[in-house]
Amino acid sequence: MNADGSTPWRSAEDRDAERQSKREAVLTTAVRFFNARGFHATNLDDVARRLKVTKPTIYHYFSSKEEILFECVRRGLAAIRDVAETAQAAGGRGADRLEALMREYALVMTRDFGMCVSRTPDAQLGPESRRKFRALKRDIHAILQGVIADGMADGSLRPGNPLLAANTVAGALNWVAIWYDPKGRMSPEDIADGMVATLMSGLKDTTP
Amino acid sequence: MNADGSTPWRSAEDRDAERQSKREAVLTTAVRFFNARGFHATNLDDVARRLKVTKPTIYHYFSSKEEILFECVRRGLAAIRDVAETAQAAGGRGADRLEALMREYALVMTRDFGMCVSRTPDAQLGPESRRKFRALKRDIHAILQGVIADGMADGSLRPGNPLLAANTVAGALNWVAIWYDPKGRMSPEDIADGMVATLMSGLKDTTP
DNA sequence: TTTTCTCTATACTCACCGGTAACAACCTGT
DNA sequence: ACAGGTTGTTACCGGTGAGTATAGAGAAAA
Repeated sequence: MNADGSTPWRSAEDRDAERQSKREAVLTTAVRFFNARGFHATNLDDVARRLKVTKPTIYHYFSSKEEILFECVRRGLAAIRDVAETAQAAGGRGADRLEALMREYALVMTRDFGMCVSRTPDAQLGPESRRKFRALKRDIHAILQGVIADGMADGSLRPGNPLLAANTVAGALNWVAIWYDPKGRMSPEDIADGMVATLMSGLKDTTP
Repeated sequence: MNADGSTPWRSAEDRDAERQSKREAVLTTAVRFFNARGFHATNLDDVARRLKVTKPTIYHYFSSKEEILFECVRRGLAAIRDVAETAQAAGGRGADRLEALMREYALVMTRDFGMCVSRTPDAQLGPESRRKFRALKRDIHAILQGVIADGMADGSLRPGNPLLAANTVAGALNWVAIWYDPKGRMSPEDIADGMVATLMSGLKDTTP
């Protein structure tokens, strides 16, 4: 028996969990390199060195460099899709759901996997992954556009072109991933709240 | 004498002009590859083949692949800076100057060199070029932020955080370079006008 | 005419990096 | 004890692509 009452032999679950946590470590290390240097400029030897292992070790957990990138963007997109679906399903008028969606979207873009989505051009992936990547982005865009269209229909949003409005919103939010600096003055919440307010109310002053 | 009354021997100016036009051809061909595939995924042999020459020929006009990229982003940034400075110097209240700036900025982002700016991360360039690249972007951002601050001060824009507002605007506009499709339904002018209206007036409906 | 300069091609070097082969150490279950 | 799976290593392969050495053709200058 061990000091803490457990055996020194790890169970199958323990080993499986350890494997998962190592996979995880590869992903979080790699995504930071990708975000800092770009996919092509990142080499797996550097990632491996940072993890204090060698390159072939990484290949025990992923079958290719691209699979690592794809898993990163998949996670980022999953996070965005979650916030989009949650907001879409929430009650209230279109404007309220849009506000919630934008706020949470902005927060995701300040985190590693979210940043990776915005910084990864489709062309960076092979044909198969690119197809999936685009499909996921289309889904999210459809939800965003749908919520905006709902708001325009229920009178809570100014009438207009929902596609263009969605692209404007997506642009402002995705760009957060480019300029956000964790060491900067603005917290993710500051950014999210301020950006939502600006996009909803506009820049122009409307006081009489 | 030639049929058109000129000599078959080209003057020094003609030869110089020809050289410039060849340099130009390299740039416009390269920038399209960069925009379509990304800098690292573009190889100069493909660019050369498209121009019906070979790679060493390109090296008679540019000293490195990076110099080509830098010249592309330099042109894009120059175009943006021009519209920013013109708008800044124009008369009128902050809101009016901001509107003009945003509209012209959006138009630049639908063109090759403008797109290249938004699609090129700093990390893609070497230390020296990166320094210049960032400095130019900072200048433009300062103008944008300044115009917004002016508008907030003169009462034409809603009071708020000029930095955050500038980032929101820049994000929406820069993102145009990612999704704009020349073969799509929306013309650059449609996009520019619609986006300016959305950003200025906001998404929320404010009719009583 | 001869020399020189500009432009272009052929044919190459060389470094980098994604990916693999082979093997060793170590658990774990039989 | 032993077989088999997992995890890691060292040492390597092979493709790719930036950049270059060299030479030749043609125009321009001397």
